[in-house]
Amino acid sequence: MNEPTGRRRDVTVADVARDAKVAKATAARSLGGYGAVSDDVRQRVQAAAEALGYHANGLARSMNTGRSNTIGVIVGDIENPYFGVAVRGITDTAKAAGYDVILANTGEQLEVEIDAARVFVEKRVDGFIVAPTSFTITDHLSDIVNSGRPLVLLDRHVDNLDLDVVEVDNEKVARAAAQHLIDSGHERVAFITTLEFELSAYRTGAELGVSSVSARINGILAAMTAAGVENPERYLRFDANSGAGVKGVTRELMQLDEAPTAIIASDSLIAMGVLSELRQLGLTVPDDVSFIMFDDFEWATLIDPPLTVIAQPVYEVGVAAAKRLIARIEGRVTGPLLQLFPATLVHRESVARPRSDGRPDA
Amino acid sequence: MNEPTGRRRDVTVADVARDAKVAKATAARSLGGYGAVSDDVRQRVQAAAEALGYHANGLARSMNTGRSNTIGVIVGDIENPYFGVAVRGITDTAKAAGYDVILANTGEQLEVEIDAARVFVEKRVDGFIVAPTSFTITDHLSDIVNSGRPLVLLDRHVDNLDLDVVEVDNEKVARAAAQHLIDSGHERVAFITTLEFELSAYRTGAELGVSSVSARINGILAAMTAAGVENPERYLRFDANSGAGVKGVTRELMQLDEAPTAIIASDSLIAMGVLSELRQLGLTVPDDVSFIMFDDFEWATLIDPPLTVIAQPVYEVGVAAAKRLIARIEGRVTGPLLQLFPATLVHRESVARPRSDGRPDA
DNA sequence: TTGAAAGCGCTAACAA
DNA sequence: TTGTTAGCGCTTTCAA
Repeated sequence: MNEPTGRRRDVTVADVARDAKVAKATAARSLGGYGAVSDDVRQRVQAAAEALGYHANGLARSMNTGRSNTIGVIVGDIENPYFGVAVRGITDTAKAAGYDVILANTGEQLEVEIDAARVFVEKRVDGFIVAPTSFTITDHLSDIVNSGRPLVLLDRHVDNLDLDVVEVDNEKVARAAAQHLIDSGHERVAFITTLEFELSAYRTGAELGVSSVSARINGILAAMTAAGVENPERYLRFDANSGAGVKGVTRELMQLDEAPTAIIASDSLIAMGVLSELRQLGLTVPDDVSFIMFDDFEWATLIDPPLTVIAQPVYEVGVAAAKRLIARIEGRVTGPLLQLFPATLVHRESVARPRSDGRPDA
Repeated sequence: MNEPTGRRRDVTVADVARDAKVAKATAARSLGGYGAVSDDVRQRVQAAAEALGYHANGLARSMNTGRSNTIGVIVGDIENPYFGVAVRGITDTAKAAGYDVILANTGEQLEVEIDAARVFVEKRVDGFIVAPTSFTITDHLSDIVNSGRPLVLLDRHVDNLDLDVVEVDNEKVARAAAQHLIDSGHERVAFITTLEFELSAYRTGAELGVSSVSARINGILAAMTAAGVENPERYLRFDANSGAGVKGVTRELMQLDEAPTAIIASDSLIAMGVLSELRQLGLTVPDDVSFIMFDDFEWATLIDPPLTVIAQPVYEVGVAAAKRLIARIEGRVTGPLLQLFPATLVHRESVARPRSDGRPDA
């Protein structure tokens, strides 16, 4: 069995109507659950539909109603547990409200994101949730808005576009993390991220790159500067592409004459790479380097030492984005809104005083 | 700017045709990239389309062509990095072949899976990749097949349906893992999974539950039985729902009079819960309990001790499933095929001889 | 190469 | 409550 018998012609309302001996519109009303239908007809239609194996054609339906009951979600990388959890929050919420979710994975590549946006517009999704790859290049996002579809930004906002945003207060928590390191005696604090960022932006006061990253950097630099540290940006590292890249960057940093005494990793994937490489280099956390990572997953408590982390309410962010979008689709809200979720610095054991801060080790 | 100006009527081929002063069909041919069009016309159409901000309506197109260029993927839980990676493999491959991916997350709930299948059929996806929740309840999968759409099973096969399957040789590697434990002197080996499984099945020789889990259990029990261990199934634990469930099960197991001396966790999420709870109980790996987990992520090498794991070629499995499906959609293959990928037992340091196996500890 | 017209499967508007 | 008639926006005949 099951040799695909060549896509047989789909059973349509017309077929059902014929067998049930009613007009097409009547069968359609019954099948689609709209309009009024007598019990008698409903049953005959039901029977005929089942006998024929009728399945509604969602495309045709959407074409008429102008709605697809579908939400398009565009994220950087579902392989990153951060997005995995966020997407889970979105799909759970969407499903509960009767929406399906189309997901596109961009690998943090702008062109893929642009493509996905176009495809989703062509598929006539009812709304978008996007974690944009770029802070400044947003024409495709404008296209979405111009197509009349609501768009909610997840985890990152963009320049010049006044949109709903659901994100975490990265700057505040990054500043807190840096402050914690400063309080522990660190002055050379590194930050490693996969994403791009134009360092010149910091100097000019502009924001270039992905906003969540910018915010983190701003928070860290603000704390360092306030503490009187000079040139704190010399320990910033961008573009650390997965795996090998992260390790190379870590090695490079630690081989500096004035190597950092503390590292902040921008996500859990990066953290794993950094920690692996530190171990490879024979360096111990926190004796040789202190360490803080963005995101909190259970393994962070299992490793030695348990990691001091920045816990983000990821699932909740996903839920909030979906709720907001659906409210928008259904016309229940107006005016763009920023929802800023707090993140928490969770103190564990990967931060200690640096070796060489002039105080006795013990 | 960007106050959604109420979904303005979409620009259609008719609009473009009018502005370009050609017939609708001509504009459509140009815009759709089919049929023959003169350069002159192409340019006029192009210009008009851009001026108007034309976006093709994918629904209308699909209705005519009968193809949607979309693959429906239904998985148990994208929050589980296993599926995250597999989905990445699928989307990468699909995109390269010009297909979009619609993802549905079932939370391992059969009803959600059935629903997702129906919705995707209604959306007229060109084909399906499903990691089925149930081994025996497969009517919805039959529906898919009967609708004439190709279906490739991922990670798990099902009863009675002759379909393409891409999975890992779970039984073989599970047997190897159990054998390794046996060789290290273990006789009381526990296995913990989130999924359901009917234990009676083992006795009757039938297979009840998700196939990948069945295979693992069969492998483990086969090895244990061959080694002369009696009643090995008494250490099997199912239905360990995320978080609390896993911890409860772990605690229950370790408080047994004859507690297991080794534990195999069915995935990385479970492993984290088990390890947390073991630590909570003051138990050390591998001194008090040996431990093996399915799946290999970098944190497994970072914790103390580094985990002995079963590494699966997850990304490759996703790629193979997508390739197979696309070949099927495009009619390039016939006859169902089972692709079995090998998994590898990676020896690290979480397995040791049990405390009380009669030999001296050191 | 272009145009006119028909039709994909459904919903919506209007009558009966 | 039911039927008839138009479309939705596109592709696809079939002619010109």
